[in-house]
Amino acid sequence: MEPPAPRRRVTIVDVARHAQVSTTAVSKVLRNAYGASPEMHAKVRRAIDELGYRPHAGARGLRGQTYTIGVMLPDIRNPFFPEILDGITATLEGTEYQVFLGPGCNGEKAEARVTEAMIDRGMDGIIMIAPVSSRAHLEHVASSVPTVVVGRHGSSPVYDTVADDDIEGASLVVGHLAGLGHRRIAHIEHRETDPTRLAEMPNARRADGYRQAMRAHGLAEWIDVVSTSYTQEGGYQGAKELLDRPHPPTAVFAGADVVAMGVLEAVAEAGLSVPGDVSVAGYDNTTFAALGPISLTSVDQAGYEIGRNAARLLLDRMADRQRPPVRIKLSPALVPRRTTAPPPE
Amino acid sequence: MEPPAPRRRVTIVDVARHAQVSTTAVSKVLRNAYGASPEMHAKVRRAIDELGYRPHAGARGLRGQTYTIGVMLPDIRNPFFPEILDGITATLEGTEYQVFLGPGCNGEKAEARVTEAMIDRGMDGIIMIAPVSSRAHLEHVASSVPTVVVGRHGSSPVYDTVADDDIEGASLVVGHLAGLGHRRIAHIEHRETDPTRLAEMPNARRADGYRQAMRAHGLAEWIDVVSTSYTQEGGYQGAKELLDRPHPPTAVFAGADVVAMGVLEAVAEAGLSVPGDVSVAGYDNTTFAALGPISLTSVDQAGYEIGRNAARLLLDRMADRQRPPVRIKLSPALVPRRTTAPPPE
DNA sequence: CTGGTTTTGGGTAACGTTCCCCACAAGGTG
DNA sequence: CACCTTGTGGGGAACGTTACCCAAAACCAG
Repeated sequence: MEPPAPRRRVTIVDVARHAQVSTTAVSKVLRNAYGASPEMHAKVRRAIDELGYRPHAGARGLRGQTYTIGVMLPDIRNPFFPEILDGITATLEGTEYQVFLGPGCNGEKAEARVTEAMIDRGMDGIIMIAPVSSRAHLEHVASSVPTVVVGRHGSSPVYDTVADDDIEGASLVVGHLAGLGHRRIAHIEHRETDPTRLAEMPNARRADGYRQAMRAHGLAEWIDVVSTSYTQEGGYQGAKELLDRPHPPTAVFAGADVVAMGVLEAVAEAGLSVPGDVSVAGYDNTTFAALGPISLTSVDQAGYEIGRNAARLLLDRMADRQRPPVRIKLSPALVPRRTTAPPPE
Repeated sequence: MEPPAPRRRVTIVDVARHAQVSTTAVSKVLRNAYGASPEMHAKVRRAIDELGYRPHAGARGLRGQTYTIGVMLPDIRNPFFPEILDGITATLEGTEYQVFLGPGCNGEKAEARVTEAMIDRGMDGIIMIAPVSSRAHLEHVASSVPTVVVGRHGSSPVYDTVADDDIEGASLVVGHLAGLGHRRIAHIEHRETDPTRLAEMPNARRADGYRQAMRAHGLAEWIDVVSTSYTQEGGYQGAKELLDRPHPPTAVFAGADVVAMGVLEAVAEAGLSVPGDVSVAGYDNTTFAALGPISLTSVDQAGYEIGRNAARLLLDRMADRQRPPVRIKLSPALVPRRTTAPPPE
């Protein structure tokens, strides 16, 4: 290996010279643009291969596109996101676009930083996954680059959205538990105060869906919601609070799988068994819900489909920025496992 | 919101005009370059704020840097990587660099695609996490942009490396199990045939470490290695094979936590208990190893430290591309939990 | 064969920065 | 007071690509 590595990159000019044509011609071939004959195509492609030329994305961005798509994800740890990413990358596989992930790190400030960085780098499109940012910021981003928002329920005239129907998901869980004979079904939600988020964030919708479904099953009097956070610790605290009640619930619907993990811990600590004494259900059908020793009943969000649709919408919008915004809502499915069973007695 | 959003981006020229100075001056302030007085700084900064100017990274890249660092990660699902990423982002937090993640999707071709894409976009530095690519490709990347390779043991004159001592990790596990009184300690490894990878990949080193440690504890005659893959399925198959032996092992050291999950499943299926009949240990100390119902004994790789060091090395190398390559090796730590105990009788 | 349309190829000016110089002024030295 | 430094500011040419236009050639109908 040559330590200094000072050799200049092959440019479009080198290709043009080598193929004995103009740079314009090469550019046309690269972009499959109108005005290049089949012979021209062949000649240029050969030169490109011979020289090992690769277009410089930064330079392209100065005039045209960068062929780069940014995906903002708020939390790399969330085991639900990889599914979405697979759907996105699979859809973009055949295209010339390259995906890069921007770590949002769960905060409005961090999210703003990555999205701005994406815009600064001239990315052609942005997919934001479950953003916590304000509506205003989402619209700011969307007004400077084609944007698709995933996992937020509010719609906007400037961006497309793809989301799972959380109301329906919550209803599936409540229906499943009620069907097993449970009446005292409690819910642990992620505390939310901001009014927009109360309307748009999935966690808020799940809590709403829980309440609606309880009423629909004639269980309105047993509605019992504890507000903590979507973390293992939050689940642990929430479950402790519930188990301390004079009449503790026989089933707990945790708003997310991590929360359910905390619940399992608290239940075991109280000397109770799952599902013998308490049934537990989660949400997201993450990888560890499927693990043998855990085997958690959960709700599957069809992450792959979400990703596929998001990528599809983004490609469409990049092709036509004026078209009216589209909202796609997908249906979740219940995955019953061994943490739910009929109540005791 | 304005649907067409045709407003032009604020450029350095706008800032220069607004501050009544030259574009060169603005550029100097932006880069903290020599030749700008404190007053100049103040004047320009004010203009930048007033206009809300943000430099266009693509354009910067044409002449200087893009202030972008690419992190290639082969598998977003691996719950060990977020730790490393946290270390990287924390270190880069204060700098002007922005991190973007490129999904490698576990394959030489996919890895080559992302790394090329990073180079095409003029990224200033690349961190490759546990790459499966050939040594030649790693050196190709490193020779065109400052590179740090994480989790590969071979060293090269063109890139820096950060890795955990897998030999030591394996030795910790064997020592722990032998200390509990086990003799029949088996190991499940990831099958590897390529000679370079046999020498460089962490999985191969763990198997080596296992053999060395067994010999060191005078247990050479009990060495028993099954080759499958680092997946849950691989662990399941490997464990089935081990349990079918005339004298099945009393302890299984799985090369990764996911593998251990498969082992737990197979053990339960065989009607045996953990750790009563069989002790199980994993590697990586992933999030689910810590989950209450699983509580898997594992080896912690200090992922955060790995990330911090990788980012630090990259910054140093970007500052001086000629400096001799550095190799950092970190020490893992054993985390005993409830899946390991003394053998039966 | 004429006058038009279509196809094909290229010249050139951007795009938004930074880098390499040069010019000038202010201060220090003999 | 001539002569160097040193500090400060700017002019202009890159960087690699694409968009916009125009010219020449080829085709076609009347």
